Amino acid sequence: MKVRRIVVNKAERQRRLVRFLESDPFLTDEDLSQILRVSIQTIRLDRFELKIPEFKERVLTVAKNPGLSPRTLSSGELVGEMVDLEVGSSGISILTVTPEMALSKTSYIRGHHLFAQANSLAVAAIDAEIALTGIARVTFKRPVSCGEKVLARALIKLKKGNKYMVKVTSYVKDEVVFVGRFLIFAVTEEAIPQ
Amino acid sequence: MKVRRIVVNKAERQRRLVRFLESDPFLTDEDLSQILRVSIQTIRLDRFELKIPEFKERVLTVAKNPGLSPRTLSSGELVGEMVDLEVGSSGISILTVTPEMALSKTSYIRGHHLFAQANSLAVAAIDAEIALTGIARVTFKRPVSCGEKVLARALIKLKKGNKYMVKVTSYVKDEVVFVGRFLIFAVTEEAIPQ
DNA sequence: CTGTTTTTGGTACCTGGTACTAATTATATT
DNA sequence: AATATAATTAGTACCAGGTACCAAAAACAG
Repeated sequence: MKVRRIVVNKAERQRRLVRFLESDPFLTDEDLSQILRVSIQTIRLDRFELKIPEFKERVLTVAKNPGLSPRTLSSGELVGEMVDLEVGSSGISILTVTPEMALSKTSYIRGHHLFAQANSLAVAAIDAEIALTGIARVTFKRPVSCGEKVLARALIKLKKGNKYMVKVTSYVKDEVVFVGRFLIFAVTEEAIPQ
Repeated sequence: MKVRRIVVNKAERQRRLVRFLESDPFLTDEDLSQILRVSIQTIRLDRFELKIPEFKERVLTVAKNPGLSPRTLSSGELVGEMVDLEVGSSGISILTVTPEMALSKTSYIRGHHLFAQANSLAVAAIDAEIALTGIARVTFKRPVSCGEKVLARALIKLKKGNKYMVKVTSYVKDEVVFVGRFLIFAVTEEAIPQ
């Protein structure tokens, strides 16, 4: 039997799954199914094949072995939690909406949190020491409420010299809540004053 | 009203409950109900009165504690300080740039802080209980550094039903650093689910 | 014996799973 | 093109450890 293309995809997906969980053990099967764009059943099959324990177990392990926790690529620079980053091409981050992000009169969060997540992800995806946003065009498709998890995907659409066009789409479950197009400039270290 | 015997028991039980959870946060309500010889409902009542979160939350807190919650954006309703507001027509706010808004490699602040100031000002300028941003088109004219004061001016350009077009221009001294156009929707209280 | 507090019981619902079966889709081989 | 096989998805029943709510029972004070 020859190696099938789908098998390659499966192995690659499983490698990615392991990477994601190593960098962030707090991802649920649902998060992973959204990140990897497969059904939740597939994630469970993968986890089973890879002998990766369930969410509760992972959290317990981290909680009971404080020294072990590798913690996320939470660079502090980023709004949200980076779960994947292929510098120069794409990135994914997850933002868990907390009550203090919301407007007092509703449970809806203020738009600039979604913007911040998308903008910082877009900037992080650029392969440059320093990147600054020049122009952005964003659309808030529907309000986001407390407790929801926002998954943002960034994709570099175009690179021209030091200019990048990055498109970010943010989802809650499978619903698009935000779309943004960012024109970002890479800045060389020498160009910075002082 | 005199102190009842049962009240004493209750207070004592709650003190013991706290002690047990302090020494072992991984006790479930069922464990506690067996330790303290009361029903599980009583334990839940006690936890509620003592504002002690549930098992899952406790485990998550312990697991995530190593260096978390870096606080990204101000938690107030408005980003920046409102210095003038004519509801329904215009507004001005001032944002003093602090070092934690900056990228580590430069003194430049990340664009989403300017966006947040402009967006929250635009929303505040609308004469409505609740307003949500629909579309925004923003331009970052030049980077802003630590220590600078950003003055944002919002002007309602157009009102059509519940839709508003607000233009925000932000300055450092007399220099324009940011321009944004926001399409904002006023929402009536009844339209919000729950 | 009555009124109030405290405790208990029960239901419906939630998340993040396990365990299992069956159907569907994709791909490879004949 | 038909078929075998791998991979994926869908669906069900069940579990722990809860939340939220309501009603009933028990404990106790006056």
